[in-house]
Amino acid sequence: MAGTAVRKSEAGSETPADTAPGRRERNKLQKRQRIVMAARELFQRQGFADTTTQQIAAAADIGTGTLFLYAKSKEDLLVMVFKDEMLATVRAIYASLPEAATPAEKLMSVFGQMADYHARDAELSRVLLRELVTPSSSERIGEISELMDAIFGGLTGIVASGMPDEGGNAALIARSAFALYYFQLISWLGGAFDRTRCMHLLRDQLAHLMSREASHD
Amino acid sequence: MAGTAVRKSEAGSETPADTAPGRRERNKLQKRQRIVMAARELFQRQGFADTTTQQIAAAADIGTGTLFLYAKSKEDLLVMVFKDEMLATVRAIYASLPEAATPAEKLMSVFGQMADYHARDAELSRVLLRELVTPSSSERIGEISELMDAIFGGLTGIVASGMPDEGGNAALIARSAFALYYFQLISWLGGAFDRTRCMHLLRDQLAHLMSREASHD
DNA sequence: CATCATTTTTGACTGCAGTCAGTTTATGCG
DNA sequence: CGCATAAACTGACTGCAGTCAAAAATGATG
Repeated sequence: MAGTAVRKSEAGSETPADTAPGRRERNKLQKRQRIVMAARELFQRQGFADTTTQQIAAAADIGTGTLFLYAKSKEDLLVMVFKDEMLATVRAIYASLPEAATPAEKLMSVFGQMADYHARDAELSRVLLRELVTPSSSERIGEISELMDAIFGGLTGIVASGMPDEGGNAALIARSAFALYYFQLISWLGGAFDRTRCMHLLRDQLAHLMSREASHD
Repeated sequence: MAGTAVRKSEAGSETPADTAPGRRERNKLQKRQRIVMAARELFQRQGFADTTTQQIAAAADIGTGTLFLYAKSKEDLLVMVFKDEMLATVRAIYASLPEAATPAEKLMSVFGQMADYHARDAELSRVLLRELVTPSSSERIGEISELMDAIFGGLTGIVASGMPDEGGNAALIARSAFALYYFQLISWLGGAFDRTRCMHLLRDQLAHLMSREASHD
């Protein structure tokens, strides 16, 4: 085991100052950071299935028991690792949308970029998707909701921009649009169809969904 | 795989009894039946998590190794158990639809009854849903496709009945309708909202999806 | 500093899904 | 039959996620 030793190395010349947020809490944050970094590194390099929790614990320089104080399960670790990144990605996608475009085009742009993100690592995305579908730890439901809210918020804005007068059901349509995307994502990652096929289906479905609003004006 | 089937010649004059499908094959079927029955019994009585593969093997009166010759994984067993039942349920639902009803009403009837089915055992449905989303064994993809095709076929018929002239995108709309149902099912089983809320959302989404066809007449 | 209380860490341990080398059973053929 | 070969079966075994009783670290008090 390479994990032994070097535990209390930074004990020398301990700076007793700046304990404002409480030393305990700070250490906890550092440890969480270390865990997340170690998990990300290993998951990306070896894949989810081929990474053991022992490896992650060793890389984070903690015992296996400690690891499970910070994450409820191995899947939980994956959510910890990618939730923030996905949130940032989603926000970046929304921030860089083309101004002059129909709502349907904007939606396709958003979903296309999200698919790009998932295409980077299909295995991790598949496991992540499984967790989003049926969260194993109830504590993750909150985090997942946060992500969903961010996505829905952006989508609702896009949908509403195409129907200036009656924005009452913009949220409903946005939810529908996301449901259609989600189902195609599942079809693709689950192996039913390839990515191109799914994106084409999605485009057609969105066109139909939005057509009533478009022909409204 | 079963590709080596029916190599036994019925011209042989050995066993006097009916050896039409081959004794080996028959035994195999019996064994598969026993496994499925044992698994169903235990899953329903104890739940998925609290049932061990050892218990299932013992109940089916076979060794643990044999069990995994018939199912690739514990989740696989669940699909084996419930696929046929779900297929039959879906067909029964389609067979008993009210004649005089709008397509939207028919859709809600179908999805409502499907939800009833899942409501019977939420834990098993959740695991099953996870397998439908990302099948762990690629061999199940075919079985799942069969189920999906049955569902899509019925939905397409319902949708097409509401738009007599242009049935070209009935399949597309049916797929959209199912995607909306699927997403609400996930929201419900995943713990985001309760069942009533999800079914209401679904009704509104379907109303919007079908409204263009309805106002067509 | 000594003592105690509380929080945090730990790694040996448990239980289970899934495997595999070895065994048994079925089938083909002279 | 008897032998050979292939298929089916088996349960002891492996590896890993997750647990828990004990230990270490931290902090508080006099």
